[in-house]
Amino acid sequence: MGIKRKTKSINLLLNEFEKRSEAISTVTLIKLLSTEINKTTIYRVLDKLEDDGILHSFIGVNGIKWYAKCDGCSYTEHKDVHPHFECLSCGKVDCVDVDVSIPKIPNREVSVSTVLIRGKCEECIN
Amino acid sequence: MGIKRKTKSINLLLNEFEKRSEAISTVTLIKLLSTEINKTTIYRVLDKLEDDGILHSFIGVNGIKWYAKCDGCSYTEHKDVHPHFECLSCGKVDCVDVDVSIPKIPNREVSVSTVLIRGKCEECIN
DNA sequence: TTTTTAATGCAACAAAGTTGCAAATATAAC
DNA sequence: GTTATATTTGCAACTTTGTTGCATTAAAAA
Repeated sequence: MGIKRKTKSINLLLNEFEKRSEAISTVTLIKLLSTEINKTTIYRVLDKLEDDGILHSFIGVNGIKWYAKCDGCSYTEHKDVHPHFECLSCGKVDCVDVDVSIPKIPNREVSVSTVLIRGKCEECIN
Repeated sequence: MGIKRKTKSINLLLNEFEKRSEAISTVTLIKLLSTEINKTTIYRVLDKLEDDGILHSFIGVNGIKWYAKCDGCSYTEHKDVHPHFECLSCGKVDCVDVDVSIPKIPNREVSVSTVLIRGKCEECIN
């Protein structure tokens, strides 16, 4: 269990995820909140929120970390197995609720797989 | 067309990819070759080799860049659409030749997708 | 051999993320 | 409400990955 006390930093961060349904990158969160929270704290709180199954993270195309709200995860079980979609036009990233089945690979044991899809989102498609 | 002259740096780098079939991270290449090639040159050569369709790159779990030999790509057409497999035990990363079909997503236009699978490789499965 | 232009090395920089430690502040105990 | 305890925070300094500008070196063309 990561978080033990409800602090201002935690509330501010959670609030950002309440405001929108999309994923948010650490870089964006630091830009948004740097006047109110130190970046070290931002990294630490995000880490704990992920531990607690409140957020999940993934690496974007350019290697930076993104976080999004978990839906139905807990401290013991992470079931964020959905792909993420990164819009090449507006940069928006979100979770997509489709099933991508990873085929059996001979002589290998698969435990996790991450799928990052890129293209145009609803708003940018026209 | 990226590369225009055959130099020592290019040969040394290509040689590393000839030696093994696995993917190699930039970090590893810098460690391996830093006595012979400057890291700036390593980054620049890798970039050009990718442009020319000789290598392809992808981002690993921890956000660092990996390169692997392309099979059948050219300057004009990159067909490296296979997933990559990262072994959680030994850290080895390679290309896997399986087809992962990304389902149609309503109101979105998919252009590229990257699949990173993690688990245990052939050698580490026991 | 000379000329042209690509490729390299170096140093300095930039961005993302981490660490150690002292100070602050939630919560539990009284 | 106060005090004690332990978590959380901020700060500064650092690490790691990757980039930029520019002068120098070295392929390959003339």
